[in-house]
Amino acid sequence: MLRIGKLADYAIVVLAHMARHAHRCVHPATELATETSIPLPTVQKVLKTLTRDGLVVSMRGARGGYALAADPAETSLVRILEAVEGPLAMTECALPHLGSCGDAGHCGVGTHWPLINAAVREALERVSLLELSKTRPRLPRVVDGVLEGEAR
Amino acid sequence: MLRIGKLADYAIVVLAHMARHAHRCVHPATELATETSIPLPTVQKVLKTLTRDGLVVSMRGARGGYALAADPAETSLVRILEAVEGPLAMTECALPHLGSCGDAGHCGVGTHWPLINAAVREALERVSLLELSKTRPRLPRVVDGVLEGEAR
DNA sequence: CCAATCCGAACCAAAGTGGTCCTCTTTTTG
DNA sequence: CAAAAAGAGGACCACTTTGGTTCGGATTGG
Repeated sequence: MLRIGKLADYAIVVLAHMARHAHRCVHPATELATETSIPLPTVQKVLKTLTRDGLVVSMRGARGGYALAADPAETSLVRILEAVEGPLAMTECALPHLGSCGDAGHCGVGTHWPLINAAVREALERVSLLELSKTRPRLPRVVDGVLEGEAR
Repeated sequence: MLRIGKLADYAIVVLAHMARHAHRCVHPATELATETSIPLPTVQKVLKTLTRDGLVVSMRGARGGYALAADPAETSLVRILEAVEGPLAMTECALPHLGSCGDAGHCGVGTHWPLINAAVREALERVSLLELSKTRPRLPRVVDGVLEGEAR
């Protein structure tokens, strides 16, 4: 359980990729698609939502593309996840819907969820995009005697 | 995001209810349904999965029912959640499927997921059923001058 | 003007979830 | 022993969510 969607995963992969190539600042979607082996339309979709949420900035027109909006060290994992999927909330009860749980006080739980959410959020907040981007790919290769850390 | 299913929520409500009435040790599903205001078939379903997972024990036949299998203080939230929904894993990558992420090492993330999972798991492990059961219902009522903490 | 890009929205198929129902077995009780 | 009271297991369906694609614009550089 607590599985996050693939889209969120893609978002992390793409963002990490961009963080690793900060020098080449602007990346067109096509490039990101080929370099991450994620189908282009999907990458486009993810990038659009990331743009709406301010995690990346976009430049339109020829030679346009996407660039990270902030320092990878300042971007937390929870920020990314909340951009793609909704806000962090384990039950509907936990969201500030006011109504929640029907009308009566049957639920009996509920009051503890905010605490649990806070704990989980804190755990996710401690991970930055920088750390995620530094992660070695799962099959590290050595090319020319140098650790190939960028998965081609 | 990270929303858990309603079934898991129901499970918590039911288990908390049972924990609060430990004296009356065996609860038929019908009783639990009326007392938690959850439709009977749903309660039955939840209890069946909880039984399969060993969180409650069942007694069949007339005067049968369900009882908690362990001390509420020893039952962690993550235990409950994993019983109803699958194992705790934020991406398919994180599960011990070996294959994962296709064949290549494109992913680039992945190695950090286990750490993240561990952090989240720890947060959920710190919450016991006992604590959940002690939670006040969200609209506490006073009946006959006594705090009605059992939501009828 | 043309080509390279992003934008927004609509759309669809597949999977997951919530919820119900039916049949069978087990156990108590009269 | 028979009937009633429970749980076990699984089939089933309606609904929502999710992953992924496609199309017709709007923008910008050369």
